[in-house]
Amino acid sequence: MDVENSDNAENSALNGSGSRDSSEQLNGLTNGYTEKHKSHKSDHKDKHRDKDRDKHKSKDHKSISKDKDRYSSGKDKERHSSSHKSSRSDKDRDKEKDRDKHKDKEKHREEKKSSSSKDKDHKSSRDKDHKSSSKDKERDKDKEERKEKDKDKYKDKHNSSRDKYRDKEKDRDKRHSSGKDKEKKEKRSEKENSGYKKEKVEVKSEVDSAKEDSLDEDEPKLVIKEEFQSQSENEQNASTASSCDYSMSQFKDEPKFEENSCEEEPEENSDEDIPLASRAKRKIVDDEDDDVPLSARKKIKKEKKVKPEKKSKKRQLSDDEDDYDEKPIKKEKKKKKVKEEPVVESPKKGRKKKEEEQQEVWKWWEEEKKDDGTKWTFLEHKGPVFAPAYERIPDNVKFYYNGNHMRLSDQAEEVAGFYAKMLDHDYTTKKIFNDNFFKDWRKVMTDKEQGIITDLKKCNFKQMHTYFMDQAEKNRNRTKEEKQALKEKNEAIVKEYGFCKIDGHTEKIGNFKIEPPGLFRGRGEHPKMGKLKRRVVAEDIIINCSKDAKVPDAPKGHQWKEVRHDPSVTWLASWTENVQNQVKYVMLNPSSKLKGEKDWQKYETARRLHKSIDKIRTEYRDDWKSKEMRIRQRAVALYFIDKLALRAGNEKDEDQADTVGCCSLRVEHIELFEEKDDKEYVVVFDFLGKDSIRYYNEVSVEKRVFKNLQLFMENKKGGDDLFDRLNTSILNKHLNELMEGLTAKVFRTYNASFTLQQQLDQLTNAEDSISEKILSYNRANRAVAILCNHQRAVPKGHQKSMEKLKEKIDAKKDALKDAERQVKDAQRDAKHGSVKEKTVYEKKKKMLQRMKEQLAKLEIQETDRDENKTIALGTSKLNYLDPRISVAWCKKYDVPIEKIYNKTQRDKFRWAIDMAGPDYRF
DNA sequence: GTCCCGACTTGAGATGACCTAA
DNA sequence: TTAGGTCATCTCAAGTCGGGAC
Repeated sequence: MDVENSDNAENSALNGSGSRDSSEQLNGLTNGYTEKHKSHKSDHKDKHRDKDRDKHKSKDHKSISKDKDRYSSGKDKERHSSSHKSSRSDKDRDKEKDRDKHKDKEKHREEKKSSSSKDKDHKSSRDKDHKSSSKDKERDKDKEERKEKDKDKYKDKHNSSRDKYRDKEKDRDKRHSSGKDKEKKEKRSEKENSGYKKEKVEVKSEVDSAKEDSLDEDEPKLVIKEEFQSQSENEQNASTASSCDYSMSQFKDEPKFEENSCEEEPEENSDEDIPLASRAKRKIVDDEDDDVPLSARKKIKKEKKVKPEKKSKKRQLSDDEDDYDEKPIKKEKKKKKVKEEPVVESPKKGRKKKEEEQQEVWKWWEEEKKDDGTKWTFLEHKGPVFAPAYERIPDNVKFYYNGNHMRLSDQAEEVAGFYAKMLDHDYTTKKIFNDNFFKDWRKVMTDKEQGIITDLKKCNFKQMHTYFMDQAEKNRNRTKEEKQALKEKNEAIVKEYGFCKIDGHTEKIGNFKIEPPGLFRGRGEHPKMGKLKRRVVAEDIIINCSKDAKVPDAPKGHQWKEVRHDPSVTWLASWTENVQNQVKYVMLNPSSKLKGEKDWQKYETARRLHKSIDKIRTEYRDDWKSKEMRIRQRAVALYFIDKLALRAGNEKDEDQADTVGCCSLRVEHIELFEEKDDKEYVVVFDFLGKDSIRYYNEVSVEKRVFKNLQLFMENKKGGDDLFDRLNTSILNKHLNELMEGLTAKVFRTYNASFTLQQQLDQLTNAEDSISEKILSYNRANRAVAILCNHQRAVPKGHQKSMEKLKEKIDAKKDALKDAERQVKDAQRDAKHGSVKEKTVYEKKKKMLQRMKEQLAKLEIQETDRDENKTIALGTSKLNYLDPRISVAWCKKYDVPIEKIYNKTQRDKFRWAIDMAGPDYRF
């Protein structure tokens, strides 16, 4: 089977299920591709956003689309047998991509050059954008151009992978519709088939000139009025664009979209259906000014906020179990790599095993739960461990300023050391990082040093850097004895500080070590990257323990900031870090009762959602036709959260990286295409999500969603909120009304776990070998990781290791051919030969069989590794997948649990391993 | 209703222990 | 025995969400 066919087979496997299932979910995601992104948010956000996009393409654009094509494999066996061939084709594709990448880089460099001068002049934030329409236009134009270029590049690279999902997407969307809609859709499709083009023209005109909406007959007529003047409008009379109030008219017999109607239509609940922002503004600015988008409110909030220097407190088993736990952690690494041979136990392993056995197992899940809000009754611990005091570097390691040696003061040297250590890191090439570092570094300098060191460019940290690298190298090359001594020392620390006593049990603490001082490594284009994270001392620490516990001793000569006895929280110690003013906590290990219980509860909530999901989906689909704009927005946002597993998207402060989630999407983050690559009603998402990881996806949505989006975008600028009448708290409040405990986050958990269940059902073949089953599991896991957009950078040396593996496979194939010849000869000899010759024949046959198995394993390994190169499986495995699904799967298909979960993971999911049987269903 | 903040979960990257092949 | 590679573990940034003050 060639690659193409294989992919098709996989696709069809995905589409094989019934109503709206995980396959649909997956298809929605895999339709496009997402891309890792290290963004820039600098002076001019918009420009940088564009630049970043370029950057992605050139720097990080990986073969994730290929992975997406593959992850959903229906029949792995076929793939295994053809993996060799496939990987060749893949390599070719990779080569092509590399060539493209190179071109992109060149292009990007040019673009960057031309835009850099402009960037300097643009210190404006989003708020400023509203004020300057001309700048806006200029920027938008600029952006559009670049966007177009970007798109083309993406298109070139990823069309093939997207194409494969195009059909599936259509199918899914059809299936996504509830029965009623389906019928209508079918009827409509008949019409559409006859006059598709015409229909599309009509759609456009509906929006532009308030013509009749031919969508559905039962849809209320929507009148969009300019009921209010948006803030931007108020601020810029020059601009012709105006934000509108999209209040709804009464239902009429014929559904209609009326836009920009001049007619003022009094609404009974007009206040309900006003952008949230406007309500705030009305109160604060002008009682008469009725409707302002949320963004306006945000602006007011920001203006109101007097931010002293920095003050962005941001939001801010069964019986098998014991057997499973017998395998020491490290030994599993290799086992995970599809290794089936029994592992011979080393003495070290034996020791570890003993240790594991000694570990207390608290079966808290068999106890009755407390519901009084208290997390514990008794809590005792030894307090956190502080970072070691600073030790000066040797005198022969010199720092130079402007070519002259300078002996720095202790503090200045320590901070200089933080920078020197990072000299070969990307961070030090970033202006914001350097500026922040230099500013904070100067703060710790003596007056004299401040007088001399005035320019970072004149600082020479090279000797310091070399010194630190040498130290690191030395540490790596420690002798066995040194390593052992260090290990014992660390173990002693863990023994003393790494455990706490809680309600009669000893539990592991997660992070008992206080974060050492250093330079803040904000991700993406964090405006505070490079700032000094100062050393935390006892005087910063709040200790939490029970009243009847022994209060931990503060380090000699120090005292705790506070000792608290608060059983309503789970933390043992906390402090406020100085860079973002966020509270940091010392908490328990994931294997603890407190964490496990929460985890269990999380999956139970997701399972409850499974029971209500049909109702919820029907409801939000109905809400797409609501006469209230706020409800429509809520419904469309919920659809995205459900279908695409988007995060909720809280608002963020200006002093954080500019990333968004569903509710905080801006108009500039989506593009609408009535038709794109043979798909109808395509929404292209392109934004930076959590950790500044890029989310790019081309999704075909239902027509009504598409129409609503057009409506939401009407008369808005790129920087305006797409859902201007929605925020996470409104959404979650609504969700909680639909189901107790339901929040946006639950959809991610639900869809991830449901997808895993579905994929495992589809991909697992009871007859497969363990290796093949594990590959199937990884593929199911991978499907979820793609759904959740969990990406990683391609591991260093991935290509090299793939090449090596390839060589191994080739060598094995040659050996196999040779062995086959030998078997043939031996067979011929055995036919008329003696017993001895027959034995030889049997031996050779066995050897051949073994070699075939080895080859298969290698090929599976190759496939698995390559498919995984840009996808991080860990996050979904640890946070989104109900572990009971995996446990049940292992039990059902006789796969040892340690092939799926390593020791740490088994500890974390002990409750699941204990309680789930082979028949557990999510 | 808004804003702010505390408490917690989620997430990618860095580090280093350990395994395997040479 | 060692170099190289893999993966578990650690680290800490960055999210979500609920609740309280105003």
